[in-house]
Amino acid sequence: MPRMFSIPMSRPNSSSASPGASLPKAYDASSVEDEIYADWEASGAFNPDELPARNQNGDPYCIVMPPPNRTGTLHMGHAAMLAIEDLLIRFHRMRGKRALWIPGTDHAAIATQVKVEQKLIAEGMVNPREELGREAFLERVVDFAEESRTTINRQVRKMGSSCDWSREKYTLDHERNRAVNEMFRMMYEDGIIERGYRIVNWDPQFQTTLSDDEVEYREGKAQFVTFKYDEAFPFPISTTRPETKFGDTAVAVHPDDPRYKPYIGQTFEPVFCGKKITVTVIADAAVDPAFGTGALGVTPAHSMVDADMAVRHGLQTIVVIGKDARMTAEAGERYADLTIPDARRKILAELEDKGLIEKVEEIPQNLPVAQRGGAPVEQIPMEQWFIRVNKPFALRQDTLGKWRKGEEATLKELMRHAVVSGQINIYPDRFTKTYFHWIDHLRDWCISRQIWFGHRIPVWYKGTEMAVSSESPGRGWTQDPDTLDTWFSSGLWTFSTLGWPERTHDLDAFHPTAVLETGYDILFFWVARMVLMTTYALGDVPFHDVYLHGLIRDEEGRKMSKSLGNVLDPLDLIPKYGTDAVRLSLVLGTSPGQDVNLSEDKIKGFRNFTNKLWNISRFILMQIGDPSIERRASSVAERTLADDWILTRLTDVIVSVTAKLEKYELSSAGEELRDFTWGDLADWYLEVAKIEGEKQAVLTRILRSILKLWHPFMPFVTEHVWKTAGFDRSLITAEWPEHLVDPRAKGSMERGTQFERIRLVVTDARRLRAEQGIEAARMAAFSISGALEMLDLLKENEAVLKQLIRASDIRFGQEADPSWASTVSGTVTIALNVAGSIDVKQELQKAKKELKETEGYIKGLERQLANNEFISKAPSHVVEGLEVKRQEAEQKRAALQETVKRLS
RNA sequence: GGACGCUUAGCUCAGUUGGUUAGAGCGUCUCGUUUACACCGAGAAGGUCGUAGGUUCGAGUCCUACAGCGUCCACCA
Repeated sequence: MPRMFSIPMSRPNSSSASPGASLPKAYDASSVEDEIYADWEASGAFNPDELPARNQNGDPYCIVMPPPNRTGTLHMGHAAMLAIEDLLIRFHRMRGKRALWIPGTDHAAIATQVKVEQKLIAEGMVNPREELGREAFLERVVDFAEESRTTINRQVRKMGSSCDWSREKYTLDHERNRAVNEMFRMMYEDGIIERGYRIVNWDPQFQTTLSDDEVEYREGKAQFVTFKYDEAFPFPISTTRPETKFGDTAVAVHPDDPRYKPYIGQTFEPVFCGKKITVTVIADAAVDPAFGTGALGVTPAHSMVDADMAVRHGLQTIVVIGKDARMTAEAGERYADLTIPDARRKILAELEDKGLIEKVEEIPQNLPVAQRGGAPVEQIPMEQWFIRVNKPFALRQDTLGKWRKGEEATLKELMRHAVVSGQINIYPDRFTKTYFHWIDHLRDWCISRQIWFGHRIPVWYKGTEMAVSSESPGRGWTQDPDTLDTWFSSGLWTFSTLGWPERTHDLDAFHPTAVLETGYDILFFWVARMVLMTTYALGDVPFHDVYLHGLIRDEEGRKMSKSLGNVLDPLDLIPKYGTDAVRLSLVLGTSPGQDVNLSEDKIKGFRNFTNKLWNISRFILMQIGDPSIERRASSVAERTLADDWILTRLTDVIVSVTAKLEKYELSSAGEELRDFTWGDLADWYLEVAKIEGEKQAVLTRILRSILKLWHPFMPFVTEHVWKTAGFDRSLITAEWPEHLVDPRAKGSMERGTQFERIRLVVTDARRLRAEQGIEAARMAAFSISGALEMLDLLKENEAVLKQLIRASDIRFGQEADPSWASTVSGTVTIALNVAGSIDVKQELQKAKKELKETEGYIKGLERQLANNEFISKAPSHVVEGLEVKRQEAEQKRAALQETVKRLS
């Protein structure tokens, strides 16, 4: 056989016996993972400044880790995030990029404060904030956050994350605080941060404002009451919130509604439950005449919709619900201080008594509740800080290649353009639409919070004076007591972690970052806000790609929750199945933006694969580790058909997997690798290798390549094998095998195809055996007849063929004995000696049936090939492909006809 | 109310620009311990691709309508 090209030999380090021989049969992940991680970390591979020269000269590649909240521990969603980001980082590091993955944690303001409060209450305090005071309380929160950080970082390490710990950041550390203050100052100076008295979402439970995104809607039922303010009022109105009616300053009707036309413009002063109110009847097109009575009481203080109407019609605003979710003095003496439910009950009773209620219906309603805590959210006007998204401001620098420094734009325009222009690509693409939709509906962002844990608003007051500064401007100044929405500091994350507002080396090198990988559930909260902050402050995008993974659910697709008891914890699973298996289960069989149904069985399956790879490696190491074999192989460097086949396949897999990883087709890449490793390599090539022997050169090459290809997916087992084998350096910084893709040696591919044909014969022969009940242990006699070319090929590879089909003897070119069982395989007929136990009738029936199917198939192909429209319109390769299929089918038909003739 | 997604084998899901007998893993069934692996191997069964139309030489793939499930947004007071 011709020698295609030589393969460099790799020698194991140790000159002693095979490194594979002493390895345990089953891979024990937990006994090696921690040590491997420590070695990586110590080697400097996580730090771009300590990478090999090849990487130092490469292009920068940076991912900033979405900082887990310091609220306790990590969950499967974090595990998925880490698995995917580590995969990307390792892939690009191996490809020679200057790879940097920055770890960090998020103070998570309200979430963390609430967690600590709950903890203190559980420990016996009644009102921890009151009892401890701001400073002492904050100390407790800081302690808790510090503990969380330790736990989280340990878990991040457990996942095998190759992030640069020397660059670890915290959203609330000193440097990040500087960035936050600087950003606040800039935006304030540009007039896009401003203080204003507006309706905000108020969480009465935690006594703080919320952004629109922190309000959820819970489905429920509401009492829809149709009533009159008092006897004298000319017509009834409808509401689900009677207690807010003290704050009504208008009644709105549709301009074209004939029922109310006469009243438009009139002002009434009804006495509503003891409180005189003043309402003017206004016409507004926003009113649906078909809903309720077609007239609604306008409460500008407690409804954003009504507030908009109030602006249009110049209405007065009267606050009747206070921060404590109780009625204010504006509700009149009898109602002031009542809770909302109490007030509502009392009003309904009073209206009922007076006969003012026309009807009460139950209607479905979505109740606004706080995302955290679940308390009903009240809309109350207050003095707060806002980021104005629709206000034009003069840009501080050239921006996004569209605006010049000094030109005006709004934040919304910047956010939109970053994605419209393709400077940011979102995977999967459909979320692009969601993103635009969100931006188009975006309102000013309320950024001040009345909680204690967070970045203090850098604003100081003295009398009526106000100053924006991180430090006190002097004696007599007091700082704004509020803190900033946690997403304000998160929005700066890609560049604050790189040193901004300093113009650092890292910022120059690594920004914009390569990709932002996170769950789709925080597209608005976070991703969009990063785009806002970055385009504003740097005039550039924060990242080029956004990869959104799905939410991790249980095997029935339900959300994981403690109350359902269906929570899978990475920290339980890792000791049980190994980190690599957990990682694979979060990457393979998933698709971006699509929720992942995870089960322990799925992880078990990947644990099995980890073990399979381990044993493949063990087998190969045993082969290549034997010095005597190596000597023989050096002198006989010829390649068999199987060698050409597996090397061709390997080349294809390298090219394809690389392309897929570049396109973020992570799952597909992994599945292709698995099929190659388990299917082609283990089930076929290694079996052939056992028969043909003397393969250490090819085996070494394959092992090195698949370890590299698998490394980003399953870093631990691959690194462990790599080191056990004594291969050079460490796998984490090894070169990605793309350099192995040499120009395909001519003939190599055809020889690979020839092996495929042998493989088909083997499969068909095995099926024949199984159908006839000839168990594998029994050697059996075969005869193979048919196309000469194929017979020659099979004859040349008789030894392999015999082993694979467990044949005691194969007679070539002889027509099948009528007493033997037979099957048609491509262009040959395989017959098997079943020692006379053949059921001729049944065999004949089977052959006839198959013949009929084949004839039907051919007929279909012929019809298609006779179709002029098909011939003229279909591309030639499709037509040619069909032609080939027809020829093959015709050969099969001939063989089947032969069989039928023989049997009848 | 609006938008988006999903609907393919018993289960979980792939299926790239439409190309001709529809794939994987798990599960099921049969056989098997041949020293890499029983966390394994060999083989098998199993699908009118949600429904109805349409475009096309050709549709799981494109278009329209409908149905079921899910998610996000809006918030008719």
